[in-house]
Amino acid sequence: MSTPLRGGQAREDELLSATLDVLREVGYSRLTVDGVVSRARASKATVYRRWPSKSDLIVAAFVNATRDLPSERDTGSLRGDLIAALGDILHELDRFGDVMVDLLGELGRNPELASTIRDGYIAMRRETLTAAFARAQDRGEIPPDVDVKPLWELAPAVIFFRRFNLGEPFGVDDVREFVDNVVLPLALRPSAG
Amino acid sequence: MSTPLRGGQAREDELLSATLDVLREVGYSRLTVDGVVSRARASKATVYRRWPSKSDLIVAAFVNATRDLPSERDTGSLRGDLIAALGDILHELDRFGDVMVDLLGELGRNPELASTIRDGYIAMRRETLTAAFARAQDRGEIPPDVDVKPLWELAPAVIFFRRFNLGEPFGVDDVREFVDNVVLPLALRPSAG
Amino acid sequence: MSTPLRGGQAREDELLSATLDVLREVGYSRLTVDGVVSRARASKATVYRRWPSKSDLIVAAFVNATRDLPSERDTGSLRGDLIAALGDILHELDRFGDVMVDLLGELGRNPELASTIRDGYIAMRRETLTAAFARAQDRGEIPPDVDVKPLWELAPAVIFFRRFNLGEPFGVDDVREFVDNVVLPLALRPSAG
Amino acid sequence: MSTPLRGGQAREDELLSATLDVLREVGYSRLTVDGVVSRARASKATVYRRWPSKSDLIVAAFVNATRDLPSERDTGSLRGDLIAALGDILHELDRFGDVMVDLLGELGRNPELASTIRDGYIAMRRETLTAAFARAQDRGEIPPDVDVKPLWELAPAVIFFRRFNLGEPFGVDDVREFVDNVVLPLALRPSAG
DNA sequence: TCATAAGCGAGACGGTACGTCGTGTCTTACG
DNA sequence: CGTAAGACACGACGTACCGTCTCGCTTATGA
Repeated sequence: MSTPLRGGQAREDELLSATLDVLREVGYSRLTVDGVVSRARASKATVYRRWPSKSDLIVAAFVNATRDLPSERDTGSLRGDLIAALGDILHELDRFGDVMVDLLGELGRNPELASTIRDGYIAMRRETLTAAFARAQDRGEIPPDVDVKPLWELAPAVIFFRRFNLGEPFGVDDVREFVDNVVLPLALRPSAG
Repeated sequence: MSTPLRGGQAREDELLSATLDVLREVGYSRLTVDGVVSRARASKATVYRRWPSKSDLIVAAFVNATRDLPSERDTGSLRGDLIAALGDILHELDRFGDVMVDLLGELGRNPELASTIRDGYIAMRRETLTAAFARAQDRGEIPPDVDVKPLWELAPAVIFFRRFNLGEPFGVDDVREFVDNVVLPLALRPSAG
Repeated sequence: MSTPLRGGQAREDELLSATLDVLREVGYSRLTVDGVVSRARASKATVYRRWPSKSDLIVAAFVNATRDLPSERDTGSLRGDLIAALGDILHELDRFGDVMVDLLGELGRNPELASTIRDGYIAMRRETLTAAFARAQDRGEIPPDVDVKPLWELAPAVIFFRRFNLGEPFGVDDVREFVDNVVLPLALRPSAG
Repeated sequence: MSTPLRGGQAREDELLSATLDVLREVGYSRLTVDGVVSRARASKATVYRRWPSKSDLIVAAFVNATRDLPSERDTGSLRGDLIAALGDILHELDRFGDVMVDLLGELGRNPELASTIRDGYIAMRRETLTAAFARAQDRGEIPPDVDVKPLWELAPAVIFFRRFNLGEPFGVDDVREFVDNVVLPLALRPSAG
């Protein structure tokens, strides 16, 4: 496979892709810029011209990889929407979970990085989920007096917690069960609070 | 098992305490072994004799600090127990949250570390919370047909998610609100699933 | 053989010169690589990239310093040549004697180092002295049947012995006396052995 | 072989003997006190109670080993005395040469050590040789107007120089040749200076 | 017969230097 | 001009050694 476009955007993608590869192979803490550079047959200057630090590079690789993910799923029912959106999240955690959890520690120390991640990937996922709740309320599926705002984060929080804090698998069946036993009962109950 | 380190145990505590101090002052990534060593007026050999690497040292400091935390709170009501236990967690996150979230990334790559953390701190917190639910069910506060097993993780997961993924504060008021609007309704609802 | 270290050659000289400075200031055993590095405003990697160990660095500094020393002295007489050459040696011992005597112990354990020193500095000094004897014999100053081969080492051996084994000073006057009373009588005596 | 006398002088000899063993095995620079201690199944305190530093220990080992060496050889002729005494030196260099040459570097930095070595081993050897010249002059073997003072060091200096500076062997035949071609001609020549 | 002390083995300790490795900056030469 | 190659300053890591220290154990006496 030749590389007809070495400069510009194509090179950038190669670099980020190499970064992601290394990231998945050795993990965040054992990734070195030299390792990325040598895998991409690049020069350190080429990397540092684009991203001022190692963590910027890693973030860029993450952002680049999560930029074009499936969003807006309208299946017609809240349950369908939730299961679809949470299934997407599950799939993304399979691919990027280890990177995400490594980045998490950085977020507290690097506000700029935090904004990037939170305004990017996380906001996107929140949007998808809150939109599903909003549509359900518009459709009358959810009582109008139920406060749907805090509901979107329940499933993501538990998925993340189970997977990374507890180290237990959390699959599509678990998603379905959680939606049916926790999220929907809270969304549909007659009187809130 | 004899104790050749009889006087050494005290030194160990000093070292871990110094580690924790430095950890809180400069954060996980900026902590240096030299910094710990100089604060404890110790020698690097003294540290490396006990913990083979910097991350082992940090883990030990974390484990040591979370070993003797308040547990078993019996306030007489599920609501009181939950709020007390979650308040403890909030307080622990204030003190060790940054370390915990940094450690999280390591868990996936270091199974031994994962066991240590999960069988230690996390299991302890789960115990406290599941015991609260069990007592409530024994008392008849919760209907006997409700499956309380998955309930304990809801609040910790959301606390963790809010604080580290979303970067939003989560205080005692939020705990109370979450318990009242999410946990208790799920625990007390007449018919489960 | 290309020279990827083109600018590096100058750096190399700076490093060796700094090494020699430190060597003369604090002595062989108290020299530290960090000391050299900090004096040269260099990095340890810069030193270790070139010389794999501290002793290699010191040897290189010594070899570099003794590479371009005055040689070929032709004063017209054997006595003059000898006094000039031995005076050079005296001067070199003043500058590098401590390093040389420290190196001496290493020579027995490090054959490569031994070759370097012996084929370098020592061979150079032997050349100068044996050439002086050869010229004297060519001029007829020394009887043709005298074996001049073993004569060159007499004065250096005694100078070295006096200075380092006995710890007594050995100056230009002593050189003159030694040449007049020992070397020249042996060289000029009518019948050898 | 049992160790009936563990304390006192016997232990001291064991320690010095272990030191000498290690010294001959790994050389001065690679000798460690821990190595000596572990070979002698001793404790560091036991060593440091007797000798305040590593170099003191090594010097003591050397001094202990060279304490009882053959001295005063009176063969009846200067030639015989010289060859006998120089043969002793050759033998001692075979056994302790590497240690001596390593110590040489220390002498310049450690005046106390220098006195010990110079007033001990070296003075002893000088005594033996100058005594041989004195006896020869008393016997009339050497003309009374010859200054024998500087003659004693010629052979030791050359032996040392050849062996350590040049790295060439110097055996009994070389001693004989040197005595016959250099020392005796200088001692016996009719008019000095 | 016992206790009190002195020497000992074992090895932890503070300190210092070593040699390695990673980051981010910079220079050189090539295309 | 952007790039590959890689030298460079900085600084942390983990190791090794020195000389000091503390701990029990053993032995060798003195009561």
